[in-house]
Amino acid sequence: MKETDEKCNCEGCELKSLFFSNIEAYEIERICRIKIEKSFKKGEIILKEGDEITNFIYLKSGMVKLHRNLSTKKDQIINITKLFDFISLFSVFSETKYNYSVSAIEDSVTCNIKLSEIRKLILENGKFALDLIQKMSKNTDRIILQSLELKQRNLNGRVAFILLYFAKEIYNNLVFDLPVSRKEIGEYINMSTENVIRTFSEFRKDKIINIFGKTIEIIDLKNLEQISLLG
Amino acid sequence: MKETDEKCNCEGCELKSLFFSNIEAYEIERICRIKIEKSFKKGEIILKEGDEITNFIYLKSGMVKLHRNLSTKKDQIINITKLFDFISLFSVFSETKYNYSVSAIEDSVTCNIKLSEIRKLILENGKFALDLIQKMSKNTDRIILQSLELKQRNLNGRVAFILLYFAKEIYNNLVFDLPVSRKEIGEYINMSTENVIRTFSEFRKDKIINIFGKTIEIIDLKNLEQISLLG
DNA sequence: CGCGGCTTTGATGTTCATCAAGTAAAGTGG
DNA sequence: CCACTTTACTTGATGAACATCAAAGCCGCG
Repeated sequence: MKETDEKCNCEGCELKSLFFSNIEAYEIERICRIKIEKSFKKGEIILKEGDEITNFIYLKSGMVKLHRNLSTKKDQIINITKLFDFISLFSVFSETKYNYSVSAIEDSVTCNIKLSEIRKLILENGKFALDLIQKMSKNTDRIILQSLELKQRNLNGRVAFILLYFAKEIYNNLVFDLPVSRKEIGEYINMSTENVIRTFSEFRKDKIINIFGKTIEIIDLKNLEQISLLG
Repeated sequence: MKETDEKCNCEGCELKSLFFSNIEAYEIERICRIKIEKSFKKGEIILKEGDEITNFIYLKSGMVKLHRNLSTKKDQIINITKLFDFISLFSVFSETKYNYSVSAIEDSVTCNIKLSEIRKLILENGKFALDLIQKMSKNTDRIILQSLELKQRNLNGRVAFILLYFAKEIYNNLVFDLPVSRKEIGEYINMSTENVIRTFSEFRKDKIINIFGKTIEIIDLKNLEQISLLG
């Protein structure tokens, strides 16, 4: 992890319009001085279960996974998310310690602002508060709904669902590199690594997808969508 | 459903300290005039998937289930929750229509406030906004964590977990009446009705619980907790 | 270049859903 | 209040879905 703490550069930040659309210039100045940007290499842990919650964190670039430790061998992945989605999803305003970890699955940059400052902004700036509620709401919504969708599906359906999630929501492309291992996909959609691989292989035999290592190409989108719906 | 729209009685409402702790007296007056209380009999639908979201709703008394329709025969239960937990959990600030339904599983009373008024309060009253964020955060947290806990468990573990949830979180008692049918428990913890019953019977044979129809008595708490942990 | 983690396939066994069939309980209409 | 219907509950038997175990090839990395 590396801290990038140069001069104030929020004015040019691509997140400004999203996150700060309702903040006055002088407030941005203040935030800019106190915010800290941190860079993480692929694989690095951004925050760990049990860590004190002191900062409001959001993802400026890269991709991360939210996960929980189940045992020495097993992890449970809560969500895989990219650019513009907050990392500080839940817990932040209701707990004192994180009950999940966040790891970079691609080189990532986070912007960190002291929670006390965010609290101050909420207290002083109603538009900001409303904006924040909407954005956090949208994110927790997404996680809950995805979890509900996944758990009603069988193995084929779950694999199809998650491939479509990567293709449509994350990469906007029918060809993409899986950002995670087979094992991690299993931890995400709650099935064994072997069966993730087996299902991949079946889909390949059925000419639904092509597989080149981590690269996935969706050939028969209609079919995959059907499997996701019915499975 | 029956609307109770008498004189303003928010001053004496037991929710005041929870929900309105940071609202000035004159604001409570305003809310009181526009709020609508509704009563629902056990089994009645409070709101339905696809309904326009126009009100912020919270549960004044009773118990409800949040659920989604999967097919004509199958429902998926998202959460069973009681007094003081908001009904308007997610969606409210990020969607225009509900993507879940809420039904009363006991006679219930809700308090309904126009969303536009809640928005106004957020904009004008920072303390209220912060309070609201914390409360909503806590609720969505609980749902996500419970879902994660449930899905890592096998059948025995899931049944043990949910029995402990009812005993500890909902009723604060080792003896309680199940507020839902075996079928609904299955829809909640993602298993077939038959296996819910089978597991209940096993627990009874193993002298972990007693069953008298809907009434459950936890006899061997330690054992049940162990099953919930290991299962 | 060798070690450990990732990937792949096959074989085996367990867990669980589904089907079937019967009993009990709870509504419902005369 | 009683016959009737429906819904909830219960147990056993069967088979499908899935995890686990085993073994071997592969790749990246120190």
